Amino acid sequence: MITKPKGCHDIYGMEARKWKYVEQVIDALMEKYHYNYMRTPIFESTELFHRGVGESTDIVTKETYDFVDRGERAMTLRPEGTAGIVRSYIENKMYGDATQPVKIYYNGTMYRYERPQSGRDRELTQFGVEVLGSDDPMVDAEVISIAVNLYKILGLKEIKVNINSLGDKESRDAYRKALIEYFTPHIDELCEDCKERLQKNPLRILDCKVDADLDLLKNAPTTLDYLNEESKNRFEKVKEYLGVLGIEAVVNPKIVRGLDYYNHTVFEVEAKVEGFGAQNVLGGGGRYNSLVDQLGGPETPCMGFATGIGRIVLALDKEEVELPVKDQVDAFIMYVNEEEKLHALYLAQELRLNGFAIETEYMNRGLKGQFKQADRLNSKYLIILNSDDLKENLITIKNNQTKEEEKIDMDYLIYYLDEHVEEEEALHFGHEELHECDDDCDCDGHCHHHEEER
RNA sequence: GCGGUAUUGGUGAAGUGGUUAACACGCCGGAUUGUGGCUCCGGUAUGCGUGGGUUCGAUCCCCACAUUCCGCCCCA
Repeated sequence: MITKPKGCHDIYGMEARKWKYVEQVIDALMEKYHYNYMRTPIFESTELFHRGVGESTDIVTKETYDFVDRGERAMTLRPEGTAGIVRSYIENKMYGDATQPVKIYYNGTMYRYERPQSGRDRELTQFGVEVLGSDDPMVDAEVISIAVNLYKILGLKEIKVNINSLGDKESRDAYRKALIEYFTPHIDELCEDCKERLQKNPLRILDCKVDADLDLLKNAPTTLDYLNEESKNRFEKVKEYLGVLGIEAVVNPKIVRGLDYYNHTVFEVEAKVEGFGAQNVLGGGGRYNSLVDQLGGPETPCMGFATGIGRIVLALDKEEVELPVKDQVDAFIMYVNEEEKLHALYLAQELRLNGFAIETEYMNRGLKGQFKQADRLNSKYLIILNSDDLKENLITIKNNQTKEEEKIDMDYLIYYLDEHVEEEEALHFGHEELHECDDDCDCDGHCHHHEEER
């Protein structure tokens, strides 16, 4: 038997419906924030990721899906969304667009050559946003709020927002230097991995699992200690704006993100869910003001974030959130003989094209079996065809909940269903879902979060 | 890249180096000759992940590989 590639998954059935629902919410939400949907290639030149990510981490050397195509070009399946977007931004000269900043969102599969574990696959689907061209701290707050609002709208309760500031390049370099100076005299107290990190990526020592309890780590200098005045003020603004949006963000100096191109605001949203495993970060992002020019474009301040759809669905499952996804049909058309089957075939098309979800029999089951099948498919109505009745243009329609049935004229069927089948509610999200108001709070967009601000 | 874990039907699973691999659910059919969801009866595995090996003989023992789940490194 041919099996699926390691770390990949087939998503089908109810799980697929949940994915689709999450993605529908994303599309609707992005419509409101007015971010533009963008699709970029699933593979790019290997060089794009090398230059974008930098050579300092393991990512480039051992965790991408690289291949050489038939034209002997070095290609890489995209491991994340930002690089492709930025490449396109530069290539299409979007920095010249009249409507600045450029606000983009994407949703697609990413590929990482890693050993699979809980919440981490080789193929994953990520939704992300990028705002290119504005350095306003309001953008930082808005991007973070998109993440938070998405999780809230979907129904996640236990989420925690961690933010930090790495400062500008000057602050960042100063901090890195300070960390190395701080740890070097104590190198023998660190674990083997951290000894290596000290030179390669000292910020990572801060969230080492082995050394986490060491006083040495707890007392280590934080990024915040090394922010220059300008960076500090900027960070204060971001926090102020988040407050206005009613978002509780915990300043966590351990949030450093892995890549060099981040500066200023970085954030992660965690799911505080029981049994979520080691990969409990739902999504994260930050500001990357140096990436565009690093990839050959003009200096452009940018802010973005990305989140894994699979992890969201997993978190929703763990929290036992009931999603409005149901697998049901409006009517099941039953028949037994060939003559009735012809009517069933035609009628099914007629009703479907008039907007009803219709199932019918394809397995040559007996009438009894068809009843069972209709139940399994959660059919609201049963349409039972009978040769004798058909001669008089009559059909039997039975409500599968009340069990009431009646014979009606075939020509009346569409009107009958129109009257009896309820419309699906359109996707919407009111602000009551975004704010945690009391039951008797009749706030009109000004609930206690806002009150406290004033 | 490193370490641990598991792999029996559509599903949940029991089991043994030796004729026909429990049991349950599901599914199909019948009792009920075109109106069901209860009940009763009957049927339902390309044979135990793949490939080698040990053995007179392996689903059960050994090896390799694949995949699963979990952890480390890394985390975009």
